[in-house]
Amino acid sequence: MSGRNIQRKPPTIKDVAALAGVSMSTVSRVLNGTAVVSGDAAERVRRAVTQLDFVLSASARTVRPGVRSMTWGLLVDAVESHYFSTLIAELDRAAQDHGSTLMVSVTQKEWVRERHLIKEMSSRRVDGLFVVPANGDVLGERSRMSSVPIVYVDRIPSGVVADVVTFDYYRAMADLIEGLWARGHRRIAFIGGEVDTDPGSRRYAAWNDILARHGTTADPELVSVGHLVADTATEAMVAMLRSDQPPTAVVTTTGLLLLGVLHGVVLESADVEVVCSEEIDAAFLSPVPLTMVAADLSLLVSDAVELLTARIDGTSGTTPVTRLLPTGQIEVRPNPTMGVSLQ
Amino acid sequence: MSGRNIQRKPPTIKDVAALAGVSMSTVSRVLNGTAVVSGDAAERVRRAVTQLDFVLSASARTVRPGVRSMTWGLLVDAVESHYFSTLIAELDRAAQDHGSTLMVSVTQKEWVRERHLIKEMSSRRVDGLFVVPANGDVLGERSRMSSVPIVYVDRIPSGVVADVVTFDYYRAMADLIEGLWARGHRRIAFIGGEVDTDPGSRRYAAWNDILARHGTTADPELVSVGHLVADTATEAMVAMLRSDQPPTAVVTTTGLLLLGVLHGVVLESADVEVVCSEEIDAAFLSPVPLTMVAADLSLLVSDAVELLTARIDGTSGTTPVTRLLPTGQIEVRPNPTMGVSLQ
DNA sequence: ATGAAAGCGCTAACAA
DNA sequence: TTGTTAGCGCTTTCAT
Repeated sequence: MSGRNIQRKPPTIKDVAALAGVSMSTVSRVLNGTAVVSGDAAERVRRAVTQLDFVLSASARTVRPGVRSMTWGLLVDAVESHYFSTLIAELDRAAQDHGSTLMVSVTQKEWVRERHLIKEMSSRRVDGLFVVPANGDVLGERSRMSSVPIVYVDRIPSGVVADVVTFDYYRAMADLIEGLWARGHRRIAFIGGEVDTDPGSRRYAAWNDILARHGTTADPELVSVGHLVADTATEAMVAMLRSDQPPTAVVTTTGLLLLGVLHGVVLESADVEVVCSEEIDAAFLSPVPLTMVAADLSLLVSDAVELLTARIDGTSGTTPVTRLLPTGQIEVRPNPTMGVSLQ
Repeated sequence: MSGRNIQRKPPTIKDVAALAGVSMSTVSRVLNGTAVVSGDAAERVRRAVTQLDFVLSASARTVRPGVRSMTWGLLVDAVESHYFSTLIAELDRAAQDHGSTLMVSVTQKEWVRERHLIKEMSSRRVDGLFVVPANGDVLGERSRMSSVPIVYVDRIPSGVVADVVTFDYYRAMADLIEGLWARGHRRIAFIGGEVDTDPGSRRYAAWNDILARHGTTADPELVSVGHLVADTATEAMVAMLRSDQPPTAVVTTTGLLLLGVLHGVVLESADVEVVCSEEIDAAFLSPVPLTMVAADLSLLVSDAVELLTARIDGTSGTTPVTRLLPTGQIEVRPNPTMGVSLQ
C-alpha cells in the first residue's frame, strides 16, 4: 500500500551472489538450471532472489549471438479489426504454451515501418518474427533481411520467397460468389479495398474469374474498389442502391467495409443480400441476409508457430513453404419478425 | 527475389569498423551522433553499414543501466475489443511521434502474467510501461515492483498508489442513467460484468447512487452482473424480456455485453432503450434507441504519455497523480423505416 | 559442486 | 578527430 515508486537501479547477479554468499556463476546456474547445484546453495540463492526481487537482465543475457531469448515478435499492419485482435490473442496464447513471450508492434501498413521494426525486434534478439507484411517493398529489400527467422502471416509478401501461412481467400471468395449465383442473383455488386495487393488481389481475381466462368462480366457501375475506410464504402453502396438498376447482392471484402456497406443498406432500407470475405461479431444485427467467410485463426496460428519454431530450431529445409488454409462459411439470416425483410 | 533466408549471424560493430577502416568507437559515434566525426570517416561508415545491413544491437546497447532504449511497453489485459485496439493504435502513434517504439504484450487479465510481463519488459530495458492493470494483486506486490516507471491506464489498480489515467466512468454512467430517467423510464435493467473491481465497481456504484437519488432501488430481477462473455448477457436479457414485468430500458457496461444484450433484444424483437458505457462501431445497426459513452482515447493517451515521460525524465514530483478524464455521449436512433420501432 | 576469468556487442572515459 | 581500454550483466569454459 505504500506507493513509493523510487527508481532504484535494478539489482544485478552480483548483488544476489553477495547476499547468498556464492559466486555469480552459481547464481546463474541456479537461475538457468544449467548445472547441478547443491541444495543448500540453491536454496540461499532462491531466497536472495526473492528478497531482492531480482530478474535476470534479458538485455545482458542476449548480448552474445546464438542464445535464445524465448521471445517472439509479431508485426501487424493495423490493429483495429476483429481479425487482428483475435490473431494477437491466439498467438499470445501459443507463445505462452511454448514458454515464450510475444511482443507486438504495429507497422501502420507502411513498408518503411515494417523494415524498421524488423530491425528493431531483431536487435532486441527476438528468436523469431511473425509478420503481416505491409505493401511497398518495391526494391525487394525484404529478401536481404535475413538476420532473424520470419514467417509471414495472412498476406503473401512481395519481393521475397519465404514461409507464408494464409487462408485460401481466392477459393473463399469464389465460393461466396458461386453461392449468390446459385441463389439466382445476377446483378451483383463488388465493393472492396485494394485490389493490386494481396490478399485483395486474390479476392478480386476470384470475382472476375467466377463471373467469367458464368459467361458474363461485371457491370462497371457495380464495381467500386480502393476503399480504405467504412464511410466511402457506405457512399458507394448508397449510390448503387439509388441507381436505375440497383444490385440484388453485394460482395464485400473486409469487416470494415462490410460495416460500411451495411450502413448504406440501412440508410436506404434496401433489400440486398450481402456476402463478405471477413467476419464481424455484430453480424446478428444485419437487417439483410449475410454470408461471411469464417477463418479459423487458431489453425493459422498453429501452422505459423510450427513453421517458425522449425526455422528457429533449424529443423526445416531450406525451401520456404506457402500454406493456404481452408475456410468455412457463416450464414446469418435476419430475424423474420423484424427488419426490412418483412416489408 | 532470391529468397534464401540463411541464418547468418548478424554483423557487429567490429565488422563495420573493419570494413570502413576505422575504430569501433568511430562507428559508434557516427551511429549515435555522440561526437563530431570527419565527413570522410562518417561517409565510409555509413557505406559499410548499408552494405552489411548493420543494426546496433539493442541488447548490447542497453546492458548498462541508465541508458535509454527508446522503447515503451504496453500491457493490456485483453485485446478483443474496439477499445483496446484503438488504445494500441493511438499509443503506437504517440510513441512514434516521440521517437520511441511501442511493444505490446497481453496479460490475459491475470495478475501473475502482469507481474511476469512487467519483469520481462523491465529486463528488456524498456524506458517505461503503460499498464492496464489486471485484478488479483491481493498481496500488494505491485507496490514493490519499482524497477521501471509505470503509468496505469483505464483502470485504477489495487494495492498501489501510482500514476493513473482513466475516464470518469462513474459520471459517465450516472449521466446515462439520469438520461433514461428523464426520458420517463422507471423499469430499468442493469446487465454488467465484474462489479467489485475497477472500473465495473465505479459503474455499479453510479447505478445504485442514481437510483437512490430518485428515492428508489433496483428490482433484483432486473440486475444481472458478473458476465464475462456476450452469450450469458444475451440469456439474461432474454429472460428479463420474457418476464411479467419486462424492463423498458437496459443499462450495459462494456461493448462486448452490449452486443450480447442487443442480440437478446433482436431475438425477442423487443422494444427497449439501451445505454452502454462503451462504444461499438456497429451501433448504427441497432434496432432500438442506443446511447453510448464516447471516450476519447487520444486524450487518454496524450495524458498517459505526458505522465510517463515525466517519470522517465524524473521531472515529475514524487506524488503519484490520478486523472479522471471527461467523456461524451453518442446517440443512435434507428432508421424509422426499418426495425421493430415501426411495429 | 564451485569459483575465477574470458568474452558477448557496445559505450564512454581517457589519451593521443 | 581518432583509437585504446575498461566495464555494463551475464554465460561459459576451464580449473579446482
